[in-house]
Amino acid sequence: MKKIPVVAVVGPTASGKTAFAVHLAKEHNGEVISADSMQIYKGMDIATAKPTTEEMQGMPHHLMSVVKIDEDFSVADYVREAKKIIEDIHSRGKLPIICGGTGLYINSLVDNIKFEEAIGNAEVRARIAKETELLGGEVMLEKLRFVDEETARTLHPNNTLRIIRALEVYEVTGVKMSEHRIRSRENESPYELCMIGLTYDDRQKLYDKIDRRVDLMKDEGLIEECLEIYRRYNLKTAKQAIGYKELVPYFKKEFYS
RNA sequence: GCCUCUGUAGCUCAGUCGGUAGAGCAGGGGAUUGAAAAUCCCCGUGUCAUUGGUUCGAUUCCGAUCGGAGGCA
Repeated sequence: MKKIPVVAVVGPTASGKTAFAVHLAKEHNGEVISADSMQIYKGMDIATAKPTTEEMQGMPHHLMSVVKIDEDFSVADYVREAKKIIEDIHSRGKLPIICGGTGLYINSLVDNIKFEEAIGNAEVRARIAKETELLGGEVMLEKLRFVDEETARTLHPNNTLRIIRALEVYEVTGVKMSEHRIRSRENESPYELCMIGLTYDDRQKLYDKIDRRVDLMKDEGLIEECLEIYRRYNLKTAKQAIGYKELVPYFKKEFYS
């Protein structure tokens, strides 16, 4: 099978990924696919530093602002959607350019990790989570050791999120997490990948740039955007974004004093 | 001008009834397959504002000086 050529642009915040991806798109007849767990959401524009229309310079951008802010979104969803888009771009004779800062999304996509359907169950998870609260991570990890020794070995008792997930997977599917991991890598990647990593030789310069970016965000209405989200939604995923979560204590003080 | 409070890690602050100090956040390193900007593990020597005094010993008590905040005129 002929592999699909794909470019991935990665790098730290404010390293110039967006501008570089747009440049590549123009030069090589490409379209950009965002790989960012927060830019995927609608309405979080300032804090996530979404590119403006000007910055996009007419180049198409996919998987940006496509999920409602109160919806859940996961790697599995990302990979499924991104695969479709890559195929579409390629079929139109153009070059797919993945650009973003969410490493897990990019790795899972380009390594062609297979995410099976119905591997989770919200009710089961909630029940196990409650049990964990009662019994503690130590006990739950011990339980996991019984059914999936290999996964248990890699987890610390305090990492209850992962312990719960591993127990949930086993209960719902009857198959160990470690087994799922092996299965997920069975298929070879259909992509011919060129990964470009941007770096900054002087970290301090990068930090200064980020500071300046945040000041700009404030002028553009960062606080107002965050306040809106803080007030209106009870969010699982979106509320974890940098910027939003840091401002929560500030809002609380404002409201209760 | 007088009075009060305050000056401790990059930031916000704890603490030492006198034996040279520790949390959170930030930062660094690492783990991580369905919440990943998340979750988790490891990493803390800093003239304890400056300067005199008391003391075996002061960041801790006392005085002065210099910053900062507030109050009264």
